[in-house]
Amino acid sequence: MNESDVFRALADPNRRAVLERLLDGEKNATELRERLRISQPAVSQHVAVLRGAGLIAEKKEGRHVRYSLAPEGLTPVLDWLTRYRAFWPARVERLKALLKEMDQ
Amino acid sequence: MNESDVFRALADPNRRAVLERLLDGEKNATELRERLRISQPAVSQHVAVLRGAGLIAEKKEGRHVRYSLAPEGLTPVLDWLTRYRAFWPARVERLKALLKEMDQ
DNA sequence: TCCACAGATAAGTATCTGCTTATCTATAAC
DNA sequence: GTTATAGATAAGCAGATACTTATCTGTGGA
Repeated sequence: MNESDVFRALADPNRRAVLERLLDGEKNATELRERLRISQPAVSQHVAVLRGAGLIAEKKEGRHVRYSLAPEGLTPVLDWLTRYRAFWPARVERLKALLKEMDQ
Repeated sequence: MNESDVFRALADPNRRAVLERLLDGEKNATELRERLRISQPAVSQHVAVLRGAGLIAEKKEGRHVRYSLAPEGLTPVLDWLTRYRAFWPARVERLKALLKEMDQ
């Protein structure tokens, strides 16, 4: 749940790919594995790291487990980034537009 | 300059401490080392990683080197985060206030 | 010219990471 | 029950990481 855990979790491309897949909804471990060229245990281990970092949540349904993005998981990153707001690039304009869009 | 480099660079607490120190302006390597309990070469190596990730810039002045935060360095993180905006927490409200404040 | 100092590089080492195969646990289907 | 399947765990290994001490490079000042 701390900054180091979250940044370390995000540093691995396969783990970011797992999060990416969860963007369009809940998935079980087998579905998460689809595009990744790693073994089932490797996926399971990555999922454990992501869960440990608070980035994903899981819900057991019989012998399946549904994984989903944890809404508060990115909080440490956002908090950290906020401290560096003076060094955000021109992209801030885009961000503003984004937030306006979210209002509607 | 890619996501992996940046997240990996940010995953280390000593490297985040270096960035933290740069928040209040340019520093040379010796100044960066002050609060850290690691050797001079270790600092130098961390600085190299941060530079490689595009997070800091350096400016040689005689035999000193002034390090500073690179304004565009966080772009990959902001871009990545943007894709997950639907999973940002209530903190978005804070962010909006922040941006409004930056307008003034 | 010579020395001091800022910082980088080299080399070595202990620990951490990400992966594998093999195995275990638990639920579902028959 | 027995068997198939989803997922976790164990153990082992190769490569990456973070650190150390020792050394090198280059600039500034005496």
